[in-house]
Amino acid sequence: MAPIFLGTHEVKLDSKGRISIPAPFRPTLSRQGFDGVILFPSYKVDGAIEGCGQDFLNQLMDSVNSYELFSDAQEDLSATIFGAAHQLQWDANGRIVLPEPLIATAGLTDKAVFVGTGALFRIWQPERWAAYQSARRQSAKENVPSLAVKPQGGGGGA
Amino acid sequence: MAPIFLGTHEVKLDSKGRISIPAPFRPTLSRQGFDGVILFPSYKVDGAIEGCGQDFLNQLMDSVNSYELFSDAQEDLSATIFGAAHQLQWDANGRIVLPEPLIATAGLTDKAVFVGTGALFRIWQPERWAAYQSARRQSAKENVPSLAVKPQGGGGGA
DNA sequence: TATTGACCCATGATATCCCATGATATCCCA
DNA sequence: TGGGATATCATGGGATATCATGGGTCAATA
Repeated sequence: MAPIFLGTHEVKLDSKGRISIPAPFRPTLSRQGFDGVILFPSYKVDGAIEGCGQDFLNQLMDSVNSYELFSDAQEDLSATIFGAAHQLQWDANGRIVLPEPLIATAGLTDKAVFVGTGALFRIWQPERWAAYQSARRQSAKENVPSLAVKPQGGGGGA
Repeated sequence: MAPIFLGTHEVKLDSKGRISIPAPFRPTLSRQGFDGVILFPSYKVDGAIEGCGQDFLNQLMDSVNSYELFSDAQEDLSATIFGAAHQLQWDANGRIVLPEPLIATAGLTDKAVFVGTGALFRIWQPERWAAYQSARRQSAKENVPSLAVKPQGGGGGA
């Protein structure tokens, strides 16, 4: 089953740089091998942290390897993602300490929003997320008319 | 078998923010893997909550994944839908607690109407539903295109 | 020695679970 | 076909577990 991250969860970033991984996300992550997350600056959007579990990282590896070895694209991805990624294990209370570089890229101060995006999730500074969300919603309405779910030919797989 | 939601059911939203999932809907949802629903603000009509089961969500995932990884379209969809979606498991009495953001988008106070729309269902604030319904009925009268039901060769459905 | 991160415990808020009740719909039997 | 018994369902409220969060201690590190 594909891991799915859904919903938005606002949490606090305390004085020690710790944040709670939202409880609903934790089982999904644990199931992928270890009680922790992989975080890296978002490749796609500026000012957000991308998060995932082991599975997505592996998928990303494959994806990257499918680019020509030593191509610019591969170079970009590797440097951006793998170079700046952090593997963080949460403590008994489900918290991690967010590395300073990540706090900086997201511009976090005392609050953060976890946003599920299906296969992965993002961590945002709350106002940035609000702005980004409304922009995207607008864009989706205009550019993605066929959000239609394709009727499935085959039988009803789960 | 395609999951089908039919009919309208009015239920109460109690002081704890709980509502009963109409009993007729529950078997359809359970059959899809887990005893709960997935809810998100409707992208089609304003002011309503859209609901579905695991099957529809999976189709949506596939639909989104069919776009290129990190493409704009994929971005719009995942940010818009998954970020605002909630996966909610019902309790022993078939109730869920409705998250505040959803209550707000639907403008719910103490009552809500579940309306089956086939593959999914909607949750409305009663007056809004009434207004929407009459508008729709009007529209249907004016454009009575091919509401025709195709005659089926095969045997009897339910 | 100053700083950082891992671990532990305490606490208030929240969500979850459990049980009770009244209403409605269904069924059974005369 | 009517009436009563029964099951299902929607709803209310209280007890309990989970979660998010704050703060302390200790060890490793620079």
